[in-house]
Amino acid sequence: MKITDAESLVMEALWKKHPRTSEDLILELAPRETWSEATIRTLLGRLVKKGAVEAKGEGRRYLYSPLIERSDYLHAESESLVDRLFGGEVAPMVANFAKNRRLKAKDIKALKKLLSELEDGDDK
Amino acid sequence: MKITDAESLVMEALWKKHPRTSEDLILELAPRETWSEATIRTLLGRLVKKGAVEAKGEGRRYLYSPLIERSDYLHAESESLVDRLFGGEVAPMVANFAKNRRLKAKDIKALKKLLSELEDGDDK
DNA sequence: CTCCACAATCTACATCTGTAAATCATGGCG
DNA sequence: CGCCATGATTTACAGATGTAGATTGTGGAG
Repeated sequence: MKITDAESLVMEALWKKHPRTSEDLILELAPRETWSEATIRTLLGRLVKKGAVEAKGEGRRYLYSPLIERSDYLHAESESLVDRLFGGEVAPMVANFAKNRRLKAKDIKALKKLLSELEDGDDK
Repeated sequence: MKITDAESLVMEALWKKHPRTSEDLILELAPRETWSEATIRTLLGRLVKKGAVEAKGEGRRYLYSPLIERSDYLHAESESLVDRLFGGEVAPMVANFAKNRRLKAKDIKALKKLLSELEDGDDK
């Protein structure tokens, strides 16, 4: 189930807070993304149709909630990138960030911490 | 300049080896991607038009070469992902991989090595 | 010189996306 | 009770994308 760029902005809003009405979503998204109400309603409709969002009837309006976890979405997207571009290897991808100076001292520190936790950690 | 999924497969083939003729590309890509010759020629044409590939005339056939660096492409794609989904922070993205068991001992080792090299390394 | 095989280019077309206007339905106000 | 505001749904439509058939142009075989 593919979530498009525009749709993902709606999902993010729903992950941040839910359930919410379309009106509520519109209040947040319309100005920020310069979208019309109709656009947001269309996106919501498409997301419901593809099973990514649930519309629970509350009177004649609905309350919308995400049906997929943000973490699953992150996982799938990341996975896809690393598979497509880095032969499924995480290290080369991080190396790529490093090469492009996207890793600052702060990041390196955070990563080292993360890695040491992983070592004496949960895994296996 | 946006390179689509289908186009990126042609780019990958060109990054692997270039310059090459369309025939050569077709030999490699048509079976693997189950594409017709025409499809590959269309993709090549679009890539040339958008300046991602150069077609250097050699008689009446061309020799095709990539005009953009694979490393730049990787960089842009990775950047876009981490910006869109992880607030521009690399560490959380790696953590996400970790959480999903995509980091095996091997990866962790590679990453630690990478990080220590970075520390006493080149940077600044 | 002429004709053709083949590369290149053009055209085609269904689907997907982004964006939004038009229409439908109904719960609540008067 | 009937009408309407408002949320939902349908329809619209241009541009992007995946995929490929139709057309063109020309270097080289004969």
